[in-house]
Amino acid sequence: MQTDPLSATLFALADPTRRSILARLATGNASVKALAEPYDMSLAAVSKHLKVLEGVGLISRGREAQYRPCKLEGRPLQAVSDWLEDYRRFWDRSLDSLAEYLKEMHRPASHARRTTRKIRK
Amino acid sequence: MQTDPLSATLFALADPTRRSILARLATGNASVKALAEPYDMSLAAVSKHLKVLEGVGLISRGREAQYRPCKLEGRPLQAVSDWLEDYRRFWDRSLDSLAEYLKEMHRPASHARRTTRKIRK
DNA sequence: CTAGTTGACAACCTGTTGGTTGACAACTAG
DNA sequence: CTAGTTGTCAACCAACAGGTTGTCAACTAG
Repeated sequence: MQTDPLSATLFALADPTRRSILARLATGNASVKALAEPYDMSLAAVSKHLKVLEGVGLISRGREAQYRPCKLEGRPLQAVSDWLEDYRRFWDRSLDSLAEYLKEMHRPASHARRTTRKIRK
Repeated sequence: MQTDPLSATLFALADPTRRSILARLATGNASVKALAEPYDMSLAAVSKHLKVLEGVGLISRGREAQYRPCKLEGRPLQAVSDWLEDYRRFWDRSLDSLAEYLKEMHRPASHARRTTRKIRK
């Protein structure tokens, strides 16, 4: 496993099963058994995936009787989002021109664009 | 290597050397030799990393004499950004609690805040 | 032509992933 | 207490990632 948190987070997200688990958890907490149900895979395999996700802080776990409910923790995703921000100009049409880019760069706050919502339409 | 493009892109990004290469290319195109220079690693190893990046479309390559200049292509990053967007509410302070999120949803239309981004589907 | 530079490719090696199975711990329900 | 449910852990395995070295091709420069 990678040592730096961003690499570890991206690695955890690179597996479609793990992303699918996160998508499920986005709709609410769930037990390991419930999470494993959709997959053609042993419970132990899902348990390993959850361990990876927990290791990078993408989920946290509680205790309830014999259940270990999983909860989505989005904070590591913010680091990914922040990293991506620096490359937005390489695909975002609305930041296409150099002029606009430079205008952006001269804003006082370094994270001025962090809350820039998606310009979709 | 994963089959779906998003997994492959995230996988490519999970390696710190490859992200470092992208950072370098964000400042301008470069030859393989130039890209390899900062690393304590053979040219062949860097060439492999570039192949991974090219495979997911994060870079493109040209021909100039005996050089194969690399160019950053940001478009695959947009897919990552789009995927992340669905999870923003799990870390963004302005969309902190689900309760607040739902409260947002129940406001009369006339009070709908402009910051209600990305509630699609 | 010859020599040097750039870069890809194949073979190889080692550590890691992602899956398996089996044993077992913790807790609940009869 | 006993049986069932939930989940972890360790051992094992095949496939792959990321590095190496050596060979070779393409092109430039003397």
